[in-house]
Amino acid sequence: MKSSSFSADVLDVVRLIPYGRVTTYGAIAAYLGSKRSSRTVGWILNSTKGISDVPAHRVVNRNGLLTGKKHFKSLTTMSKLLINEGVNVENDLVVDFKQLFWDPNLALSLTS
DNA sequence: ACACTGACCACTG
DNA sequence: CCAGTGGCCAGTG
Repeated sequence: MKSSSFSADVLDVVRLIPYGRVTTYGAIAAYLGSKRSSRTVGWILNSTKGISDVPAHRVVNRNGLLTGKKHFKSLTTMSKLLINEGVNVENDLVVDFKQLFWDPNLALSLTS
């Protein structure tokens, strides 16, 4: 292990995700720019797994599907965390995902 | 330097 | 609807 720094941007955005909200890999990648792609966000979170500072459970794929649940301690950890925050999860899918979706592009930018 | 892999996304058949 | 393929970027052997 060594790498670090590179993920700073991604981790920063993930930490900013409000309680009870979720976002997607693509949204984060889009916010950071074309430098990183959705996949890049994924491998970064892989490095963050185990770090409480980063609510990776709030990051899902573009379908609102908990694709990363398998990387958590348990397959139910991710869904439990979300449900605990008030996010309804059914069949590993975030209910009303579009309503709970938190877009960093809208939240972090936009002066008005 | 090369090949393979991966918490993705989109297109094509 | 499901399977396959390409593109994307970085890590590891």
